Amino acid sequence: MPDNVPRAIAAPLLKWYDAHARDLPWRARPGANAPDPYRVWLSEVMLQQTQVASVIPYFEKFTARWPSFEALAAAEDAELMAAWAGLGYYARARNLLACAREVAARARIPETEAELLGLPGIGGYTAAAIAAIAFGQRAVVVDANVERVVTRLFAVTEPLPGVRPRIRSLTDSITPDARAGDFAQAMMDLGSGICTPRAPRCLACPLHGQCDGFATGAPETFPVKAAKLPKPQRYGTMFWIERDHRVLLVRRPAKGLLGGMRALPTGPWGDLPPGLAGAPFAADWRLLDAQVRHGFTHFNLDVALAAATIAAHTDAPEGEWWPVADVEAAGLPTVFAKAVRVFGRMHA
DNA sequence: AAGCCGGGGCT
DNA sequence: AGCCCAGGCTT
Repeated sequence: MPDNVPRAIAAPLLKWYDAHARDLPWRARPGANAPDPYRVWLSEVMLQQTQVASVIPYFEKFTARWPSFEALAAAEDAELMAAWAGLGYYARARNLLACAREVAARARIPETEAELLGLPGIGGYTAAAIAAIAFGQRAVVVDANVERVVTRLFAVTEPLPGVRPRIRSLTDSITPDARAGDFAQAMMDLGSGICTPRAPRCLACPLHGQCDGFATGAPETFPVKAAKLPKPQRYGTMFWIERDHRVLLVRRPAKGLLGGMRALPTGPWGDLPPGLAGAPFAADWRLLDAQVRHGFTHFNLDVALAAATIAAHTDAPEGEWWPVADVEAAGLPTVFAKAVRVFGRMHA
């Protein structure tokens, strides 16, 4: 079927959504007024490449502590980064704060897709989602769920990412003028609960009678994706430096991997285990008989662990001396939190 | 256009 | 043990 022939998708999908919508904390209650744009924006940024179940506790924590753009704009960088710790993609947290401050300075968040697109951390998907969900505008909202649903509906055989322009055109062809926000969220709920990646539950889907992918008998083969390269293996060492029941934490550079986050000191990471080569200073290091393994987006990391206790008067690199008993409150990214647990077990 | 950027859930 | 995810920014 050519792209310019509309299908009756929106009406049955919205009917299904009215009966089966997920009850999520950033959504307005059924029958209520439009949702709070602050909550829509915050949830959309947290949900970038992050699943709903992971976001919910962070969303509750953030909205309780910072209930508005103004409140968030007044937060300090360090406390916001610590609150974001564990959620990943830390550039989102830096952009979140920059965006809140810009919105607070303008006294309100813009309502058009084009204006939203100019704010930090808001790209094409998020601008469309906020315009549709918070402000009821017709916008073509394409995320990974929509890509999966649409490539199945139309049995799109061309591979991602090259086929994205056509997916957008197909999504445009089924997006209604009214209730565009509900339509977008309905597509996401469908993609999350019915039109799932591995084993879609087609017989529970309100659209299976109109789905070319269902008709092929193998809907799970869509979307077609380009082959992925294997992740390289890299190695590093983390250093636990204790002085007077406190441990040395440093701040990672603002940009790059885990940028702007508190961390344990590390040497450079490379293709071979560096041992103590990158130690921050000479000391009586104890190499622990343990390793920490962690997967990042584009490489896997094996970390060796080294510990030293130094006397109270000893000079050491710049950083924060954090109470060992309270180190879990430092807001460390997960790879460092893993290492801290191992140090705590083997150092005690 | 391609690479960089986390972490956890699911199968 | 992979695959996946309510993507955006930088180069």
